[in-house]
Amino acid sequence: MPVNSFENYPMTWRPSKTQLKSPLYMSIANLLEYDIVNGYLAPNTKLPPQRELADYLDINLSTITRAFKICELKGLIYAQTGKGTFVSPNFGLEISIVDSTIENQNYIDMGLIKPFDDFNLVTAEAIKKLSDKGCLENLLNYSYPIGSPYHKMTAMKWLKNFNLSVKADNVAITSGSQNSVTLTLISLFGAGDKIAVDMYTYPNFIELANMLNIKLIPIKGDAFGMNPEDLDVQCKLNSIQGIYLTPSCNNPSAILMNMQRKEEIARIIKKNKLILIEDDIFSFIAPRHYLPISYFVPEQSIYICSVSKSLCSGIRVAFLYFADKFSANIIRGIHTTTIKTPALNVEVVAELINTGLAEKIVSDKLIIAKERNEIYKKYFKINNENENPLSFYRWLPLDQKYDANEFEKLALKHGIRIYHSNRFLVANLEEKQFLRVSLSSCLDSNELEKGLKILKDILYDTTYYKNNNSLII
Amino acid sequence: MPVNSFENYPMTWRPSKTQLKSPLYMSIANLLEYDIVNGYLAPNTKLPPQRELADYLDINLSTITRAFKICELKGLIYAQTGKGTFVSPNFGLEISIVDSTIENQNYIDMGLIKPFDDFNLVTAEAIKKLSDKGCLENLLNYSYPIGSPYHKMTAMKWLKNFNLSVKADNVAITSGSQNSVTLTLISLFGAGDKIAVDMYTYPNFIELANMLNIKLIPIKGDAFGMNPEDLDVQCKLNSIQGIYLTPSCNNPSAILMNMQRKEEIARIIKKNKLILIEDDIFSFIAPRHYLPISYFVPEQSIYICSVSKSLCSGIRVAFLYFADKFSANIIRGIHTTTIKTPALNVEVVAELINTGLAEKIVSDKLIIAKERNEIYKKYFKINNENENPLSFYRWLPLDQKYDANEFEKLALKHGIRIYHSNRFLVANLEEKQFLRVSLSSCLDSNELEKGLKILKDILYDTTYYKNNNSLII
DNA sequence: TCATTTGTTGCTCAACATTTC
DNA sequence: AGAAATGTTGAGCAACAAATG
Repeated sequence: MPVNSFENYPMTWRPSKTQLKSPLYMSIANLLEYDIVNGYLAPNTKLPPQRELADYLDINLSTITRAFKICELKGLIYAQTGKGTFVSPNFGLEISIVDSTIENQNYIDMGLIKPFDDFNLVTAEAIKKLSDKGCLENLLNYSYPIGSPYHKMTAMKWLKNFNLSVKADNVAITSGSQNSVTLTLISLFGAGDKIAVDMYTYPNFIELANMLNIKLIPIKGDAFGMNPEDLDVQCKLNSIQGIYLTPSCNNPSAILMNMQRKEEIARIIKKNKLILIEDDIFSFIAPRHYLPISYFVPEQSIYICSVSKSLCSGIRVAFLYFADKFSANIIRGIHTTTIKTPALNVEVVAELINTGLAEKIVSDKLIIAKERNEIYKKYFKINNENENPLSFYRWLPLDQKYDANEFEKLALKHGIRIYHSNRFLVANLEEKQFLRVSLSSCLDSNELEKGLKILKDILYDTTYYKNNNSLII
Repeated sequence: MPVNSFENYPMTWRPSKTQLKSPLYMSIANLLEYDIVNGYLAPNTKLPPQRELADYLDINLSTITRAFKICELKGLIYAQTGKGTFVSPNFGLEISIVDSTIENQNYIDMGLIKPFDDFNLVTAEAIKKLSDKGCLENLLNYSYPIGSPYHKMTAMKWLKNFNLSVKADNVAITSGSQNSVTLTLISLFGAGDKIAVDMYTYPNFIELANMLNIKLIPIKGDAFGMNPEDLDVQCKLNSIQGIYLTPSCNNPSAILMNMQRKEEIARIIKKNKLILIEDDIFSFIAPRHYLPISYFVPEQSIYICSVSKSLCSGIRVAFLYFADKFSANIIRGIHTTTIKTPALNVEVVAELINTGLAEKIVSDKLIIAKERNEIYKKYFKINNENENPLSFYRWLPLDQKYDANEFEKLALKHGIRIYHSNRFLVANLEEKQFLRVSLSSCLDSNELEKGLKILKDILYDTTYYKNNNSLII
């Protein structure tokens, strides 16, 4: 029998005792998952303390712990010793950001980060030129699963632009950055492992970690990006195995990490023997002389440089640097996730890079990025001077607390798609709210201007939400 | 103190007590992994009973169980209640079968299954035609991550050839069959889950499962393929969640599962609520009227049809059918592993399929496959009448017991690459040994004939191995 | 500063199931 | 058929660690 009577005791979550089956821990985990997924438990709800639940259900404390652990690794809840256990902030939202609504788009897209798709014409041209050259049949077999000598050479050349000089033995061709991250996590991590990330993190990475039951440890940040002291502290507390960083232009905060901070972070990485996963998809909008973090910890790093944002998104090619000691595992991971990246696609990218077209695309994109940012600054000021001035999106602080879901819906109703910061939260330790405003997915500058105007009205013209009680919280 | 003295007691594995650190279970798992990976414990070695080890180390039985579980999920060992725990049979061999030795190839390849790469000329032609048509830029963006309407339609058309009629809502385009299996396992299974497989299974699947810590349960087979009774028995014992099958031409056993066996297996799948992963990469060499197993259990199936063997290996495209209830998870898995399959590549495949070139490639390949099999039959007879007569490889029973590693080395020394059945073993419950003899990777029929001659000599001319003491075991 | 609240972790225990003889 | 050997599983216990006030 329970020690206390819980009949009139308030509990935010009260699993039905009659529904409990053996095994108990599994049964509890399933009930909790059901209630979160179906919205009976709102994001950020504090769950009862484990001891209280154990007492209420008249079972051992560690049985609750085990049940909670299952849900935590799925990303449904997060727990903090001394504080309690909470429902994850982003579960109500469809976390992954994917373009499934291409048809009948009747809004201005400031949600997705499309990388100025007009430039795909240049890539299309390159394909045509290639196919006129002939010899395509040699690109259509199983040979060179991690990249032909020519393709690796091209990768090395491209990486050198971003100040990473590597040997051919440490380079592989992969199918874009998402595939790179997937194979890295599968190859070098296991379920239950922990990876440090920014408080606000790229949702596709969060979702991948959730699917693989890898626990993300959010690290506090400041104006310069991830805070090295907090990283060090969390490493001591948590036995963290890896760290995921996007230093050239953090997604979503747009912070460009300066060299001093990069070195500090590298020092902590070294000290704690972390595996660094450096996703440098925005390397091309960083200052030319900036060095990647991997430069400082080459022997414990995976560096990923996708061409999706810089050159062409749909071609699905990335270059991956791996430290010597990861070689066997990474090669096995490539083999296991994709067998190989189609050499046809790599050849297209190589054509762009080796003819100089790639440099041209990049410099032209930078000009447009600058223009779009000028437009943005006509409506909002840039919040943090450390943000990348050429970022394809901006990180707009909100003055009031909104219900994330309601806000996005309201914006869509008024013709703009935009993402609230909750989508990027690993755990809700941050009080501040933001919007990520994409500048690169609109058809043109006029549309962007129209969208920004609507956004400003929604934020500052009170008539927009006065009839919406649940919007502001 | 231990209850018994172990000083003079024989134990196949004796972890050093002084090296044990806390946590004990982790420490023990690491020691065991080290000794297996470094060859101190040979494949198939029987480990001491868990109770004995616990007694020896003076710790609790379940601590050993936990340590063993970690290694078992990595595929290093396998355990059987009542019998004992054994080192996995295939760990000494480089399990994944990958073409990394393309340079300086000075042997006849009867190892890999290359799908008659000369036909890549047809695909190359199709690419040229496509690029002349123009409009490629629309294939180079983030749109339609699971496949455009046209590409899905093409997928449905192709699947219909193999008697699977599906709705557009249940089809996705993926990046080849390995990618399909990866995303399926990530989306629908978790670490510790169990999947039933044939006793001899495609090594890439074994390796993937090992990396994801999914446990494979080998099911006994007979001349017709997987045995339904044993499947049912194992399901009852093991709480198995899924099953992986390649019924049109099992890899490596070449068995073509007949319709009766398919229906029996389907019945067991239904009864035990398994998720069926049907990898039908060889559907095009099955009889025209054969139905896939998924036809009988459409509501709990994932059906994968890659074009790598039928049309072109390096283009990396597969079509995937998923049951309604898996829809959200599978779409999320596609997004999480690759974002999307490059539409350029899908367009190439669609061009082949919709112009009729695909049918032509397939029928031409069947003719060559038949020829190659005729040649094979000049040297060896086909062992099992249920094997697919058009298989790209044959499954040759060995009369003697060889050391797998030594045999492959000897063959290579004499100019042929060939794979021993141990590479395909999940657990060594089978006494019989085989060779998988690829017929499709040689340059031409002459080379194949040369290779088969060498193989026959190695097997029956004793001078080939009389000086090799460790070859026969 | 210290006690209280709350989550974490590794190990032990006991009941159970299968295989073998 | 039944006993012994062997692996499996869920739950409980206790020491520990962080956050809070």
